[in-house]
Amino acid sequence: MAATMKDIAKRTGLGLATISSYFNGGNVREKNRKKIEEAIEELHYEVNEVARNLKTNATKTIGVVIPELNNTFCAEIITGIEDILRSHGYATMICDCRTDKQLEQEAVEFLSRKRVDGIINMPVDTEGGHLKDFQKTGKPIVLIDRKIQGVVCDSVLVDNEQAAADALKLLYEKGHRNIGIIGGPEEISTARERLKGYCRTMEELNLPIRESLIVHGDYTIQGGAKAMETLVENNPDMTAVFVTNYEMTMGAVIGLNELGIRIPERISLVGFDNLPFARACNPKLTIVSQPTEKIAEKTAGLMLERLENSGSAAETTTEKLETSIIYGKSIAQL
Amino acid sequence: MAATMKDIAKRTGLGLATISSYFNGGNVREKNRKKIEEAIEELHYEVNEVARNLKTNATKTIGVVIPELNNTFCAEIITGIEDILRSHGYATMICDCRTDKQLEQEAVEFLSRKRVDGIINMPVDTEGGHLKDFQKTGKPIVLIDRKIQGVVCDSVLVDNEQAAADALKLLYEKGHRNIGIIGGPEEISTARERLKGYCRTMEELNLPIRESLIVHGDYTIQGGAKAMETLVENNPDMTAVFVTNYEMTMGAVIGLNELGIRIPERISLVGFDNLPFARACNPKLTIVSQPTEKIAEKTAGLMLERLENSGSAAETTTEKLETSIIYGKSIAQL
DNA sequence: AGCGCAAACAGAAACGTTTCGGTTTTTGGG
DNA sequence: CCCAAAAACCGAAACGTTTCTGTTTGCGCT
Repeated sequence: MAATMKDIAKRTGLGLATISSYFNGGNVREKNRKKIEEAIEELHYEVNEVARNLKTNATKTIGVVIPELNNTFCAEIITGIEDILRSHGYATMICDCRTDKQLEQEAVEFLSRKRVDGIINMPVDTEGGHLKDFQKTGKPIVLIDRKIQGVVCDSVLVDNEQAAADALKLLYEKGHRNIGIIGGPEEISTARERLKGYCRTMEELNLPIRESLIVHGDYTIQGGAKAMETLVENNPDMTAVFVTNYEMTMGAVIGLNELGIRIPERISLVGFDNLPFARACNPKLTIVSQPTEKIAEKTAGLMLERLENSGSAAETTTEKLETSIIYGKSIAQL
Repeated sequence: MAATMKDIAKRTGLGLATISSYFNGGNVREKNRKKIEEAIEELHYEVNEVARNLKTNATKTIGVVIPELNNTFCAEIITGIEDILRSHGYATMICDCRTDKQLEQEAVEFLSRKRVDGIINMPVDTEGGHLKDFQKTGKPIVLIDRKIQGVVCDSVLVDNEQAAADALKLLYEKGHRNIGIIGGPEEISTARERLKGYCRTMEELNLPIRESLIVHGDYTIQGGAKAMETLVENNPDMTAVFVTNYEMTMGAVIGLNELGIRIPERISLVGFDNLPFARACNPKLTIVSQPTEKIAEKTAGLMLERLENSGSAAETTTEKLETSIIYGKSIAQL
């Protein structure tokens, strides 16, 4: 049905190799170039990338495996990555594994069968077993947000410890001493780092670390609400809370609203991620903001670099990016 | 490097056709089946889908073009679609066109070159010119959220007129008479429908349609905030506002907060989309909710149907789904 | 004009499948 | 046990590129 290079060759009287050379930036005599372009025009020819992929053994497609597309943090990063990769001719196959290790494993296998040229992964399984087979193919992997011990590859991270420290210090400066934290699941490295930042900073500030001020949420809205309720119940003297991801921040706000507790009069709050939400809250939330744009740039950049110089077994790099604080009105001056 | 079917054939002593038949559900004698499976195991063989794609002239990949991945409504739908398609062996290539017609056109061309088997599109360009060339290939197109006159294909829509009517009637029942609306851009059909629903219902309720109560936003947060400020300024007697998409709902809430106007004491609000946000607001927002899950199901379903019976030129179907109202506390009883 | 060299070209093979036409094996009924 | 029909199998050709190995062409010199 559709025209092929053979048709172009026949019509122009040129050889296959010449046509191919034309499409791959080779040198072609001016008059032949014209002939070819005419033929393309008339036959509505379009290179068949599938055939090309077979021959070159590359699909110009990158697989992306994330825990949850329906999550602003992920979505923002993906948008950025997709944009950059596409501008370099790479397509993006996204697999949402719903924060499920089993599904994550299947997603990687699926993409591997589709012969993607590389995989970008915000890992759920911190063991990294799901990547082992793919890595054997020698194709590049770039990890986002969480590093995995066993897997040697580039990663793009955020300085979570510092992020927590920044939040804590801000609350301290405003006079807060009894500061609670809604942390994440212990098996997630980012959650551990944020908690570590909290503990370290409390020590630095000579504040006692009280078990009752630490609650482990599950990174969901409901979990955030419940965690906030627990904190409030067990700590009558608590004046501020640091929440360590977006969903739980939302949950914490919901929880406080439902308990009828005013922000920041009764409880001050420092949230995490999602500027628009923080601005829409009343009062505006003070939050720790992650540089999603930069994460996307670095990630796509590292991937493209690996793809171009696939030969060189360059050292793996680990980027660590800084968070920033966006000031709202959710912290009371004591 | 990697094993091919030829290797399997050699190792088992069988012919190529038999191996192929094994992989495509054909009948193979028990002992041969065993031999093949052993060989696969030992050689770590995996079907090369690229070669298969070339031969079968199908990529088992669907292109998805949306205005903005970083938008809950889109993201929720995409997640659902991706999930269903993947479970049927189809990969999903997502292109975010940033609500730009030019980029949308390029995205479709990009996917077309990648030889996707079909395209799912939440269109930005309501003329549909960007789809013309792709449609000539005879491959299926499914439109979401917005229909296009010139393009004959399946579409999955939402009953926007009814959605607006529901919101209006609810406000009316609570005693509101001076009801403003923050509409969307006039060139977007969903926005027109929602506005039409507003006008029609106002008439039905014998309420005068005042120009000053109608503001056209641009579907962004900033636009929502500005629109709300305009409405408040020009309508001192206005007691309620209906906002017609999620971003502008967020913006409207921000705007009211910044003006120091209490919800619902001074102004009642009916928002649109995104349940979690609505619940996190104080007070909880009453919103019109779109059935994203169902939209995803219908869309993926229609696409799969077309792909299976690609021969039959069945009538195109247009699904129209119902919205629902989620009750919060953002409407005052007058 | 004739020479040599580089640039441009041509043809065939290869990438790893599926499929077509034809051959062998198996099966079961008499 | 034989034979026909059915089931299973085989090898070659094809899908539309890229690339390898040569061959031709064009160009600048003398």
